[in-house]
Amino acid sequence: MNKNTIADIRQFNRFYTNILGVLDKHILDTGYSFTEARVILEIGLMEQCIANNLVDKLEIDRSYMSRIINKLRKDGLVMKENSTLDNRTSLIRLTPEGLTLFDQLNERSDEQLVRLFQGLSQDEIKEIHASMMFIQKKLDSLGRL
Amino acid sequence: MNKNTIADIRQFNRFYTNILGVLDKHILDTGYSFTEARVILEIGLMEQCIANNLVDKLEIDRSYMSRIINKLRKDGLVMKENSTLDNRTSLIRLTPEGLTLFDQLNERSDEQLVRLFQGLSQDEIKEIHASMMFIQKKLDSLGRL
DNA sequence: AATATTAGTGGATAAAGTCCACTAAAAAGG
DNA sequence: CCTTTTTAGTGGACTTTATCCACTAATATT
Repeated sequence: MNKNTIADIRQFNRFYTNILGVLDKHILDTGYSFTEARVILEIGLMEQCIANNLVDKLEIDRSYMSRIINKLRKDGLVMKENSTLDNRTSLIRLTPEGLTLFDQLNERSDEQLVRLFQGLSQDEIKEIHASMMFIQKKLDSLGRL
Repeated sequence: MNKNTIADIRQFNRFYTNILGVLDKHILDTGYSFTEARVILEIGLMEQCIANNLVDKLEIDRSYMSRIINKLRKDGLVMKENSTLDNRTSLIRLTPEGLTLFDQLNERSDEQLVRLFQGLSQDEIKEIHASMMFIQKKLDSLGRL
């Protein structure tokens, strides 16, 4: 791999880290930390899950996850239902309140994204989109995540 | 902006967050935290700077930055030289030891990147590279960072 | 049945980051 | 100039975030 290509890609990574930082910042208005928001988003996305799924997916320490989930439960965003299949686990899902926050988080993420792209033409957006899909397809095909 | 496009791009962002996470993980072998490593990298990149430049660039709290720099100085990675122009500030630069670590961090980042791209053809890499450059150029032109 | 593994939890503690008040120097405004 | 305001940096105290470890109870393995 060419030295310049490597340097360019690393530059892109620094650049995109900043972009992601800007996009994620809005999440903090909710009173929940970035990690907590990720958990809520992931539960919403999975519709239903057990704690360990979240631990694996988000790579968060088990005991820490336990505490986060209990906090969210105390706050009424999440409910735990005893699993009949495995008594060690509980099924976790969003309460209506949790779903509201979930929707809010998504809505704001969308808004934030639209704001970021403001000023670009439809064609430019289309090309950026295509570029992203290409990168993702190629890197995903390596099956490293 | 099209709903599906937004969803795709947000999916890409989640995906790329993971990629960046994988790439960044190696940094932690050095005994320095992610933030500390960012500071070292930034000082190395700037060659010379004052603390406030780092605060602005990396968006880290001033007092926290002060502590990080002092830690790095105690560890012999960084030196502070009184500025003759402004007695409130000191010029910060890497010591030879700091430079060694800086080089090491860069080397490892490069290796990590090469490893990530392993399995792709030259043409594929070239196209990914072009896609990244395109995205960066377009988003950069908006001047939001 | 005995043993090993897995899911989840709490205590203790460490690491990371924030807030505030302060000093000293420099810049701005009269 | 000399007062006022701003800027750079620091340390104390604190909160938040995250990790480590030991433990329980349930399930899986042999």
